[in-house]
Amino acid sequence: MKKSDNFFDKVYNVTRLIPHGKVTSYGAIATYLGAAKSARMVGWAMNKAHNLEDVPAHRVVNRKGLLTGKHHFDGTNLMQQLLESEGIVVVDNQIQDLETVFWNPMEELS
DNA sequence: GCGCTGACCAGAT
DNA sequence: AATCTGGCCAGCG
Repeated sequence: MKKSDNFFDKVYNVTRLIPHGKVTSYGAIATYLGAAKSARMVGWAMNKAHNLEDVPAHRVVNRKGLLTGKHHFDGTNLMQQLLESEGIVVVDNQIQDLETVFWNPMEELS
């Protein structure tokens, strides 16, 4: 049994459940986990998560739909390309029609 | 073992 | 309106 993977494990779990062609925000995941103020934790978890192939961190963006974490990916615009590859329109690191592609875990997984 | 940092968010100044 | 700080928690020096 791990001691602190509880929070992270949930983050990975939810992130893996993000449907193809959809995105969510750190705050949404944090809120779903019951730690709305710990959105930073989600991003931090992503830092490790991006090392895991099971966790599509590129589908997780900030509240504004901005690809804040793209700087952490291998390439410069790899994250944007991945999102565009899934049908998500991204311009200048900013997701277009965010409300259309936004996937709310607490509503979908509730 | 203490302190800083970190892919955020929202309120306050 | 823009900038800053506070908050949450865990990993790393």
